[in-house]
Amino acid sequence: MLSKKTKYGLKALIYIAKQDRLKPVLISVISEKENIPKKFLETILLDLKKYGILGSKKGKGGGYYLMKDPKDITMATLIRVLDGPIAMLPCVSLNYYEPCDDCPDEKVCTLNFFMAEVRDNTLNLLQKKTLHDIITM
Amino acid sequence: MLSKKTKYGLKALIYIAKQDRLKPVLISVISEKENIPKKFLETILLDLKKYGILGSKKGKGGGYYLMKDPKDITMATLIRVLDGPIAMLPCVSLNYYEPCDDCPDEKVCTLNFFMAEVRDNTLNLLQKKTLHDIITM
DNA sequence: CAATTAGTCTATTAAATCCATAGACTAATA
DNA sequence: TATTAGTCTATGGATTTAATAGACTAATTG
Repeated sequence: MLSKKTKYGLKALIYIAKQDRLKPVLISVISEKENIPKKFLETILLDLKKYGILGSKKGKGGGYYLMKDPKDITMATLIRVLDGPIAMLPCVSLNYYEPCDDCPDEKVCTLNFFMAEVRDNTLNLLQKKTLHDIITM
Repeated sequence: MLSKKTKYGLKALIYIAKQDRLKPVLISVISEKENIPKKFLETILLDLKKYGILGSKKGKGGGYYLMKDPKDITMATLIRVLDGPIAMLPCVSLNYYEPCDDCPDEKVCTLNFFMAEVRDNTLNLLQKKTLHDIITM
């Protein structure tokens, strides 16, 4: 399951993507419209900024805006940034790989192979879908 | 990501499925061969028994055994029993549905629709794969 | 029937993660 | 220079995860 942080982050991004791209969107507006605790949302958007998904402007007329065209932002990227690995096990994660301490040899592990298949299956969908696809669904 | 409980449980089931179906397998043997903390494994196997996946026999010659043919045990069932929902959000879970408190109307929620698609995509694979498929991979 | 074997049940705990909030600070605009 | 709005640090509560301990019960075998 995705964390609330991830769900909130995705909903915020979808909200921002639906607005006029030139006008920054206020944290407080997103918070209200999407029912997301404001302080929590602040840290999430900050995180998305750190990873180059969002940009921000301070002061009056400020807020958050997308750094790229929604067509160039895939769901795979967003879930990775917000939630972490897409794979079901660390030992088959492409971006967050970690060996299992209970598994002496990955090449002999039957779970390993199957979980890689699950990962590819999910990734195939998540990499195809962009923010733009979501807001026009 | 799957919990360790789930990973341990799956590995244990795979181990049991690889053995002679008529001979119960000892907790201690699985624990040793698969490097799973014995006490932790006990509770996991008990859980799998509660859900009718495993059966057990006490005393000498006892242990755990599969209640069904490995061909009739799908990965979807196992992950649900061990880990819980397969869906990424509670509001699109088929077996563990729960409404989101931040979402006033599911029919208007863009995330909802997309997440249902992800769920179907994953489920499609997990329901096709059986324990038998895994051990013969 | 008694000894041994092996699963069962109840409880507890340490650590990690998640969710959320508070408050002081900084930058931009009018 | 006042106001607006994002930034940074930090802290706390709740929940979940992973693991362990120990007493108990059931089945088998000699």
